[in-house]
Amino acid sequence: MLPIIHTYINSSITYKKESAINLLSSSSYYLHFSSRKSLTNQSSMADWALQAMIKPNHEYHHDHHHHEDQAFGSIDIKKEYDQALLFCYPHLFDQEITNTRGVVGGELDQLYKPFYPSLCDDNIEFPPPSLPPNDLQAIHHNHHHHGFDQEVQQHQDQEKNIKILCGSTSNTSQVAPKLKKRKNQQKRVVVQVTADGLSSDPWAWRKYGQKPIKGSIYPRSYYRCSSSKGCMARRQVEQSCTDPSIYILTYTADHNHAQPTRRNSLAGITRNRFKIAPKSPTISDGGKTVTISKDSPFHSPTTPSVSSSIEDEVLQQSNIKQETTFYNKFDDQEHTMMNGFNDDDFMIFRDDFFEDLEDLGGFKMDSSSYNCSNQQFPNVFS
DNA sequence: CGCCTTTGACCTGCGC
DNA sequence: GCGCAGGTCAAAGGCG
Repeated sequence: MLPIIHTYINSSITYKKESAINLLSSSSYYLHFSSRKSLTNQSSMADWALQAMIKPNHEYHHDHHHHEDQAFGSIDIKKEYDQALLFCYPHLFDQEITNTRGVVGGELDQLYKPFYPSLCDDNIEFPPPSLPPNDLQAIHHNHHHHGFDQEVQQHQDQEKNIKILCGSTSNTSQVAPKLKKRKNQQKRVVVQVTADGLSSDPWAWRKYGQKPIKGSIYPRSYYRCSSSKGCMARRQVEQSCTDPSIYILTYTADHNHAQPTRRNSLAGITRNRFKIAPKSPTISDGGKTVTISKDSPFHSPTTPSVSSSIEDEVLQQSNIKQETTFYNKFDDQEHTMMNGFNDDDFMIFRDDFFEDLEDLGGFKMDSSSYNCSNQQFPNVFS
């Protein structure tokens, strides 16, 4: 399972339902919310780019010790198992669990209230613009003088986006035609994962290109699905500019076949491995250390090809030495789609979610700063 | 032999 | 139309 939060481009977050359920039902994992200061070119004002990750508790405390000023909230997922998420998404669980809905409350109740239920289900309507009046008022209040109509319009746009997001993965038997759509019309899913999350991808991918990306010190790697000829599924892997331990995966197109149970081949996967870093697959970038552990609950022993190649890539990219000021701007207008998963596998966190997070951590965040923005990047690889 | 990565060349979308 | 940047192709060579 992916130890990740999928960052939905429209300042929202989605994550895979199964991930949440597995995490919730396993050992103690925390859903961490943190922010990173980033500087803009135009002013000295600091933006705060929101990050949300699911980490084991001990890992959180380790990181939190070194980056205390960046963390502003966390949720003990295990502890809140029978509360927040079950309350918000009862349809994810069985009827018995659903019946617990009426007994929860408290902060998390309030925290999650604005965005349930919001799954990509044709039978489920999104609350906005029919949010409870109190929530609409709260949003209105928190959104820095945005007008009510504008707010409603934002929710309507968001609802439309999400419905588009949910619309087209059902027909998996259809062989995708050669991409003729304009690129900005293709459905895309942007996922942020740790190194562990990279290795847990169950699909077989073959790398077919790598390009340096303007404004980023890290190259972008291009992968296509190698499980089936004719499968148009694509994946891009890019290291986050704000947090090198985070990898940004962009999925486009759909798989036209079932998820493979094993990799096709191991050939070529060990190329350059020992030339680059003849040591254990631990990535260190100055302060943070991310260890790809085979004991990790997210490590997939059935995915040697991808995990090995990804580890190589991680090691290679971690060796990049550069000191620069760079700019990375995510396109916050694109629709996103998580291919390879069922439509109803998603939970959607809308902007309301972040509004309430502010209350938890005492931070005031502008919705425009949720995305990655300019940042002075230290020379952490020297 | 089949599948892999690497990498320069080429293609394409898009803004000016 | 031009140029830039991102995306893809395909040849070369490595690995099991």
